[in-house]
Amino acid sequence: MTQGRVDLDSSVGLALKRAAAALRSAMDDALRPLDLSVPQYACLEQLQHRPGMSAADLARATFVTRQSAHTTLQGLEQRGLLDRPAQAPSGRALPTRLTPAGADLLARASLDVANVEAAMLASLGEVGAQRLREDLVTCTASLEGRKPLDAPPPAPPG
Amino acid sequence: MTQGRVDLDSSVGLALKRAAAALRSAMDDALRPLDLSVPQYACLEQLQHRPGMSAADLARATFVTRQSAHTTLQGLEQRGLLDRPAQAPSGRALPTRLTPAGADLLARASLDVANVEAAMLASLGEVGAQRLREDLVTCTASLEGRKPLDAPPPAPPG
DNA sequence: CTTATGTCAGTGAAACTGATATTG
DNA sequence: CCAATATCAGTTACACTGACATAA
Repeated sequence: MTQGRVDLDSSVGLALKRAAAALRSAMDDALRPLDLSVPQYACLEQLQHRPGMSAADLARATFVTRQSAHTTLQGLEQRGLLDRPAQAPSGRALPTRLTPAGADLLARASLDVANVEAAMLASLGEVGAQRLREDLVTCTASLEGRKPLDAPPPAPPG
Repeated sequence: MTQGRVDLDSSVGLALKRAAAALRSAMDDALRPLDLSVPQYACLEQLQHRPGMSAADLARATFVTRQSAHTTLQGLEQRGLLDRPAQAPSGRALPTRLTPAGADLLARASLDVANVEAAMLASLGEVGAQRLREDLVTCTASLEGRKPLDAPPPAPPG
């Protein structure tokens, strides 16, 4: 059954898919003890990075619909990890912030996730890791260039 | 709202996740006209690579459960893209092969997917692409080294 | 009226676990 | 009995689309 590989293993796409799956799985394992899913962790990370985001902001930042972001926020809010005013200060947007409990949990989660990432990159070295990151960003840009999602025009000079 | 980035964008893990998502989305788009999902395409590709695989073989090759592989195979079989004997020649394993229609559809799908991959890698060049692939394989190995899935230890002392 | 937002409801793809039958 | 396999059934996590109300 264990037959030699022919050319499937030369596919960069397959390697990318497998690496992402392995990372996802390792992150799941690392976050499970904290009872956090990867989407939840990403949500907390974004909120620490940019306190006061609304659900719609979060949706844009994580490339999901605002409905999906809303669902994630609800779960985290019920656990007391983040806080939103009952009344919008302006418009309908509810500025969201981490509670102390949320910040604390995120701190632990960030450490665990950082350890996973460090283990993933251990063999590449600092230089190799940054090169990999740049290559991945380049790939993403190339792929998205073929299929613009909302704001395709060549960027007005700010 | 558009605040400067602090350190989220230096995460290789995030870049990996985004690149994989962009690739997945582009492959979805490329395969949709052929009425193939990415898992279905992966299944056909594996079967061409290794004719005669059973559902359990396929599950191991694509890192999913037997049940998931079975579901995928069912859908492809009903469309006449692959063929399995009604009776197992030995044991219960049903050796699966592509039908001519399946091979034909796969050929077209492979072309489309190759085009997506080529677009993704266009900016990296041949050398850069292979370097990226090697880096990704290294990352995958490092991640899986931490978390063996089924047959990890070289220690079977009864 | 238009746009952005929050929220409720339903849907769908794709994985999962559990259980059962069969074969060696 | 045990191990591997196929297969049926239910479930889950996570995204999606659609629809509606509200506020600027």
